[in-house]
Amino acid sequence: MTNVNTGIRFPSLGNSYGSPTCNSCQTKARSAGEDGEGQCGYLEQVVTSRRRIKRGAVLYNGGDKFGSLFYVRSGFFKTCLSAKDGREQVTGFHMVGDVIGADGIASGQLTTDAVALEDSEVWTMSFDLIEQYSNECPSLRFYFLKTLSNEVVRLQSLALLLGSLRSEERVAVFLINLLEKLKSRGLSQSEVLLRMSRDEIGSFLGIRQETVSRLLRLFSERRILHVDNRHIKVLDSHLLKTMAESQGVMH
Amino acid sequence: MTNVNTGIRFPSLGNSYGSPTCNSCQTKARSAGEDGEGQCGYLEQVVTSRRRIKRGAVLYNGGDKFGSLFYVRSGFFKTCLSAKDGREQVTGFHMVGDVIGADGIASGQLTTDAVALEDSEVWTMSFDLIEQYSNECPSLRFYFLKTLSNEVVRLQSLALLLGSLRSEERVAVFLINLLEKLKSRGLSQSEVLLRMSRDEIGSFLGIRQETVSRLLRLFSERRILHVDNRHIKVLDSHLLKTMAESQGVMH
DNA sequence: CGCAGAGTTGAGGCGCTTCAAGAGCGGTGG
DNA sequence: CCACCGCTCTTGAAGCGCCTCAACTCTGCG
Repeated sequence: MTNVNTGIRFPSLGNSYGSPTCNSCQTKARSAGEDGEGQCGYLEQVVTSRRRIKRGAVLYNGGDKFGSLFYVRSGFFKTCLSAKDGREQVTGFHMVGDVIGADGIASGQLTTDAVALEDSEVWTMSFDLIEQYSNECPSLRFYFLKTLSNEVVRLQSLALLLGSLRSEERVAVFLINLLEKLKSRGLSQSEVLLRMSRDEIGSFLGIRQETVSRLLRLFSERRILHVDNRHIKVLDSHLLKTMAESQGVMH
Repeated sequence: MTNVNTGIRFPSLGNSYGSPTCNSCQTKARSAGEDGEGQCGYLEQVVTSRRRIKRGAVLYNGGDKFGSLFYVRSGFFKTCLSAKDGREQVTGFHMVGDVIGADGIASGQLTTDAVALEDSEVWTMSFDLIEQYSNECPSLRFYFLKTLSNEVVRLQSLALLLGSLRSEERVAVFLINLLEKLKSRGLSQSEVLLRMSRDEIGSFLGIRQETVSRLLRLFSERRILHVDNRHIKVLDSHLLKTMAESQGVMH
């Protein structure tokens, strides 16, 4: 147990459900020399490696054998699912605090590609070790269950967006969610430097890059945003929220 | 332990990843008097009630307090997510063997509505008990983890469908998946009596009911399907599969 | 400076929606 | 048993939102 006090932390995932504090195995935690913060020592135990991933590099590919989950320590990733015919769907953007790779649990194979959109650091968490320590530490187990459940909730919302919203609303929702996520991580809530291209935004939102571009200009003209290439500043967050649920044509 | 031999079974979930056989806690299983099939006695323990749900009745609503998962024993359900403005997205159709309600783990509140589309039977599995027995039975724990992971994979595919496919392909994929699911449960693989309306199919696929109707007629005219209201028969499954990935315009 | 990739912008087209009207179906009651 | 009613489904006509295609500009980087 060499790394108990190296400052390894699993921060809040930004959904306000908190970090995996260990309430139910306090005995274990205490015997492991943990402090009053309630952080469970087991979390450190499951991390088997720490990797730096360059921008553009692939963390994993769809079809790769599943053996671990990945904790994004810093940087920014996209995950995409590809159809047989080559069409791609970006299924998510992931930043510090996110855990990715859980789609592989079901079949033992990862289903998406994960690509770094900026230089990043990733901690590999062995699934075998997670399984092993899950016996001793219920809160560790619960943490990963919640992570999975959160991903389900997120993808349900994505389905709602893709299935029911007009493109204008999609872009507005995208920006709101992104800023909300940044805010929950203590970063700016009105300004962002996009790590992804228009094309990647479009793929995520189920629209073309040209449409993304046009809508950003529209928002810009309406003084809702200030857009300078990938640098976005929100000028009127109230109006942006209105756009996100503008009672459009589609019902 | 009164119900060990009542024949309660968690059938294969139709994804070929198998039922939660208990390989890793064989000692436990044996001591619980289980047979050579490897079925883990703990599965019976977490079921706290068995309910019959009439067609049209609600199993749960979005916002309801989460406390258990639901195992669909028989019948057919839809789950839908509603936006604030009233728009609805059907996020899934669920039949025998499916577990629903896992979206509630993350926040303690269910996020979708679950409505029975035919008279159904549901087993309620207490989450507290699942948590409790998870300590003793790793395969029980793993079973629910896989269930969650499967839901993630399913929703990723839905996102791909909603984000990248043309409506013709969506309907084809929908039918193929439905028939595949029926097949995995030992039911007909070329014929189906739809439990859901055109409107519900449309909501699921992100298109209008009129479009669903038109496309079914199109498939019918091309001798791919025989359509009689909700009764669908596949005449040319090869051609149907072709439609599902017809190199359309959208790339 | 020059090049490749990313982003923008316009023009035209088409796929799906919207709206509307009618047909079909299943359940209910006289 | 059939007539009725509500709901689902179908079908057509018209419109529009987003896509496609293409040309151009901008940005970052060697």
